[in-house]
Amino acid sequence: MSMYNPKKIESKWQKRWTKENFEVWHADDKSKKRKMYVMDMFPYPSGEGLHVGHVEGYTASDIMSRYYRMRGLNVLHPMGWDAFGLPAENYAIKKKIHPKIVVEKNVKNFTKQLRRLGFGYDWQREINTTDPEYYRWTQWIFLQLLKQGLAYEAEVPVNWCPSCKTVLANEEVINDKCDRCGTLVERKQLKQWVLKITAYAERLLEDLAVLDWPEKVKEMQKHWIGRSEGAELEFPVADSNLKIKVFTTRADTLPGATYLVLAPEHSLITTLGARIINQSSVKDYLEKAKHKSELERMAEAQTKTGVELKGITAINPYTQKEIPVWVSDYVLSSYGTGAIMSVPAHDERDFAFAKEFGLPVAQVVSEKKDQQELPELTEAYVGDGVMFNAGDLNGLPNHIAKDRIIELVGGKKRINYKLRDWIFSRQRYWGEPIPVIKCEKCGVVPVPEKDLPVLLPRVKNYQPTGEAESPLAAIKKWVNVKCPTCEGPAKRETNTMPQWAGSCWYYLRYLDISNKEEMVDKAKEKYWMPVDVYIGGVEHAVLHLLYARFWHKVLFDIGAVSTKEPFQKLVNQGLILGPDGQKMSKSRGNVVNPDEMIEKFGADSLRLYEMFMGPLEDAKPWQTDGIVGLYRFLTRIYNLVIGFKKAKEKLADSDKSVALDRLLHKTIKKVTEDIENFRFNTAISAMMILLNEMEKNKSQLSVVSCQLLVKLLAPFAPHLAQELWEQLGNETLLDNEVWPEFDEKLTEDSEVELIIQVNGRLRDKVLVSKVITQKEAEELVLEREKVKEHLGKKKPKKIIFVPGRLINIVI
RNA sequence: GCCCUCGUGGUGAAAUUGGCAGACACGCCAGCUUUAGGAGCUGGUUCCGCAAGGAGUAGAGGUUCAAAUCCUCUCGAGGGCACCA
Repeated sequence: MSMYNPKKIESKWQKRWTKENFEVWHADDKSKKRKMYVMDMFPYPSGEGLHVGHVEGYTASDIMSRYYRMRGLNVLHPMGWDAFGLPAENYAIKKKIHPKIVVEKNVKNFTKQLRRLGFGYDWQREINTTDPEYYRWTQWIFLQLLKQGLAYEAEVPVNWCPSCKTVLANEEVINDKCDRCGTLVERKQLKQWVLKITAYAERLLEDLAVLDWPEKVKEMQKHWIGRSEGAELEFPVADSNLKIKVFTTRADTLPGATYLVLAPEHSLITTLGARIINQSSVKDYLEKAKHKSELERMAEAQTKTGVELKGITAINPYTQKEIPVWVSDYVLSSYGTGAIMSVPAHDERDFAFAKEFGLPVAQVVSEKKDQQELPELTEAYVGDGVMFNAGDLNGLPNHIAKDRIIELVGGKKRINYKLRDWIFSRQRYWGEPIPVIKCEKCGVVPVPEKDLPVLLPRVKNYQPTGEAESPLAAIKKWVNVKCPTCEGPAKRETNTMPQWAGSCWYYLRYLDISNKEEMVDKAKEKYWMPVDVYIGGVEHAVLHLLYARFWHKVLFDIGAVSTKEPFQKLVNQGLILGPDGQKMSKSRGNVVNPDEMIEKFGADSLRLYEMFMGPLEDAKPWQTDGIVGLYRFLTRIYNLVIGFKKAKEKLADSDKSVALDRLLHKTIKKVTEDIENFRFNTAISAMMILLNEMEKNKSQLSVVSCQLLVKLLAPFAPHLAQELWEQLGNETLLDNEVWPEFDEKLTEDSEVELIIQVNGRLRDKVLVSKVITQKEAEELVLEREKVKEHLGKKKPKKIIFVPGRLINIVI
């Protein structure tokens, strides 16, 4: 008997499913059918090649798209390359090959790997973010942001990675380390392009409600946006008409504000400089704070530092008391007003600061109601309570006092967000040039849209300079241009865009990849958007997914797209851990190579195993032993179908088993529902159960049952399914076949096993009609030997009956 | 420190969402098959017990006729945020 030979079968079908002219996977833009847009997070084509983690997500989306195609939907399932940015560039530097060549080579390798896995992409829509015809539109979107006042240049404190030699976005800094290379970031003050994502904070938060996303991701975005409601209050500076504005969420504690603290960068320190008595020690402190490394700041998180601005006092607008003003770097210049009112009694940080410097602590909110005197606080009391030591407000619940106080002192209610604007310049070569020209006379001039794309010039030296400029600055020919407005001498912006730029809108370009007039054709956009299913890792929860939503909303506002949100449903595949249960990494030596697995077991086995491992969203350890089971499963299907084909001549087609027929319909139902709910592991186990039964009843198989099994298998193991389909005498492609329907009646058994419990414990089981009534069941059950045994002489107190399932006799 | 998620056999996991715990698979054990191949087939496999039976879903308590599932606390793992006033 011939053996299941995945290598032979898979290469046979992969040759037919050619990238160039395989029309079945090509989505039709003019179809009248219902559309289904299934998209993966596209990879950056690293030199490492495809990872088993890629295989997991990509298999899931491949199953979805093959399934929906068989359901008669017009499926769009594209693939592309996120090839700009640090990963590609760092790799190029390491290997001393130009990034462009590296990317081309890696794309070729990735393509080969994806094809070996049998993924059914619409290759006619392949995109590459480094293609000038692609990034022309990335630059175009930047110009729209500029036009809308959403892109601006500013001198801002930035995170600088000394190893990658570039500025990083807030989102790229994890625990004060560079997300890419793990180096501790430095703080620098640099002139940068910044995108005003904060203008969209409220909408980015609000619209999370309409998204069908994992709660975890929504929660992370919510926290990252960090909305907090509070008030802005003004403290007059004594002997001056200046005022210090503070932001607080606890205006109710204003009576307990015993001093103010300014951030080191606060403008008032310079404005009032002359009045400061201890100028030299203040200067010292500011200087230290400026040069403090992130490491020192982290170490100091517990013990607070600061210095008093002697000679300057402010008036607490509620108590009218004169209070001191301090400077400390625990106050952030970039949040709120850069100044706070300090209430040591009701804020942990303020408490620590007051203890450090012996400043007064005044408790004004008390947990208990009728207290005459309060014991000395050993820690800040941050809970709710009633007002105390607060004049007219005494005895009032603090949340009511809050609004009163804001009104009384003329404060303004305000909402603040933790979200910061997106620092958009990178001092690196391998990115989209920012399409801006700087003219001595005209200032910042956008490159006219007709001159796009601004091509990234080929250079010999693409290593980062380590300065505030990218390597592009060295190319005089490219940098020096005529100003588009006045024709005078001008220079190009030499910074490039961050790696996230290209992925902010790629889902739109898949819809219309060769359009030279527009980013995307309106009709096509309207037909395909939004993306129905988006599958990728959770690591992009606050990076790519937030940025892309932001750009999409801007595009919506200027009428370029028709939906509020880009990705309707998001599914996160969980990490595949190494066999040791640890995250896969080269240094641990626990990386599993998908190529090796394909070599040994075939792509179908690998696909199936990764889907069978466990729930898609869960992190789960790789076990090479486990893939053997799926290989065996496929072998058995192969043997069953081929064996059936050989025996068919001798068998009559009519001797079908009713039980098998029922199981078949149950399985169709289970697999169908499981695919739609991304429960691939249980879908596969249902097919295994079916196969076990079919093997036991070989003599009762029919062509129809074999064909149904093959169709169910098709989205999961497309090569083997197609091969067996052909072996069964079909010339068609399974992609064009219709997904099997199930007969609801056949999925329901007329008889069920009734569980018999006494006092909640399982004592017996009995096969009964599904529609048995409580009365019938009681009569039947009370006559059973086992039940009588357990009842003894006692009478049932109560009988619980769950129709078609269970009966519980309580005694 | 704060927030979120999760703890089920030797392993990956399943459990119609409050109704038979451990489906399906890996591994292991026994047997069969001249069988040297990560082969196939049959049976067994949560724990204690010869059995009847009992115990059992990290631990303790609670709600319920009934809890892996709901509630409270404790412990443990993973992830996110981290001076955001």
